[in-house]
Amino acid sequence: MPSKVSSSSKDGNSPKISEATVSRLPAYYRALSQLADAAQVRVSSEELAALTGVSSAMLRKDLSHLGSYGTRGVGYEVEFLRYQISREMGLNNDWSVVIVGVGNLGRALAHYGGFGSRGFRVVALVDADQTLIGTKVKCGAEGKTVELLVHALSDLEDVIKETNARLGVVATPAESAQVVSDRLVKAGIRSILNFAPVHLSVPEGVDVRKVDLASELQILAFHEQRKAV
Amino acid sequence: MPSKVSSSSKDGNSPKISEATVSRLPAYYRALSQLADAAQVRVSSEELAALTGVSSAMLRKDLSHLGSYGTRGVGYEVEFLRYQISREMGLNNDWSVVIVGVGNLGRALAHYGGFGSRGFRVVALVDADQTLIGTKVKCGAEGKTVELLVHALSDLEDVIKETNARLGVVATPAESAQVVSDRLVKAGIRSILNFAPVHLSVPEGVDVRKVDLASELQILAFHEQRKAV
DNA sequence: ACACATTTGTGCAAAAAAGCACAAATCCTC
DNA sequence: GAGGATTTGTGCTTTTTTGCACAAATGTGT
Repeated sequence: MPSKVSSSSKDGNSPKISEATVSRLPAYYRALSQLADAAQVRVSSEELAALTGVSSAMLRKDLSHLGSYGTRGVGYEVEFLRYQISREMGLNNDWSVVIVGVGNLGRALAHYGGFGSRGFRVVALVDADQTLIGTKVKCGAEGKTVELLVHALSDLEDVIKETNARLGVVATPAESAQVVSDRLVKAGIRSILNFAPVHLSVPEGVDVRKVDLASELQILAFHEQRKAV
Repeated sequence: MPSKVSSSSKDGNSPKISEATVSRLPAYYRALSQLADAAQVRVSSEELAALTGVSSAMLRKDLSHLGSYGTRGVGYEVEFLRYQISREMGLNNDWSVVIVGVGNLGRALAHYGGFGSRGFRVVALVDADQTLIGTKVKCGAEGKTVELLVHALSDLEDVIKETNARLGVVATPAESAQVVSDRLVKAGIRSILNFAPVHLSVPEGVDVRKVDLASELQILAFHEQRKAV
């Protein structure tokens, strides 16, 4: 059994952070970034919890899984905690992202500031549409925009190899999503963000996260309907 | 205590479908729609589960909360089950959606086919940007596109009243999201889909669902980092 | 140096979700 | 019409997640 003392920078085994906790870390990270921008030095679990919409007890337990980075009676140091979370989540390395599907959504994603900043960089755009291939699309939010060439879907493997992309975004129509996914996986991508409204089946070891706009609306509608009793 | 027999069309109290189940119903609904389009008449829990990426046991338990709509030894009738889910989720009524923030994302959402179809209709676009107000934006996917005028943010309340919108989509920058949310709530909106990377605090009785692109990538990055041990 | 006010970290309890396994119900074949 | 092959619906178990409450640790003031 490994010692429990503050897991040093390169702990051999994973201390097993629960999935629920992982899903909340980004929110903590963002709130801490905001506080840092506002030059706030310290923050209590209560305050940070309020900013992120969780209970303070849950926040403390989540953070305790990363290590004991707070000071009792005082709170957490904003910059220090932010750094610890970013390190834990691997936001220090920067991650290369390939977006497949340069329709309205794909383009919006390419422009999206949250992608460009904080560790993520869109390095390649791919589409099957002949009329799009070869055109240039602006990537990144204002500040550091880059123009990227849209590559042919048939070059997907080469593009991934050349750009060293490790994260794949599927923003294609539902019909082509599975095929694209298969090719991403074959090209070595093991983490996929899927915006197409279908379930992607992938081999073990590959992670898929799904963002489904229509589903979210449907869930809202369900609850909305219940309210109107 | 209410009888447990098949909750009839207008059951007085909610049979309490768990949140986890609700979040999966849209996936079932979509898979069933696909099957229906392919003219498939029946489907087993095993098959539908495979299409949606859940276990067959979980699927059956989820569906059992809606009622006993399958036939043992046979399976489920595609059209019938699809209808039951759509009824349960209120997809028969059509829901009017107002989108606040007509940037890249807002426009992509307006175009998005999944919104226009199946019960949802974008009825209003609102933005604070003077250069956008008064311009027209195409809404809906190919087939039935509509041009919508972009209204001024200051007219938000009127627009909501006139269009009878019940669902609000926040696609503004983080800075303005909370203000917009407050105004949506004040105008009577009680279901909000939030794409801005901040937590919205809303009074009780208002539902907010958050879609956060950067968070999703960060979660993927976390797991990706762990793989590379 | 000592009591006191804070605020974290965490053991334990409760609730929610997921998984298992099988009885009950249906269809099909002979 | 009886037996066998399916497939649903569900009771029970296990796991995960959340919530509570308080001891432990720190800072403060006198």
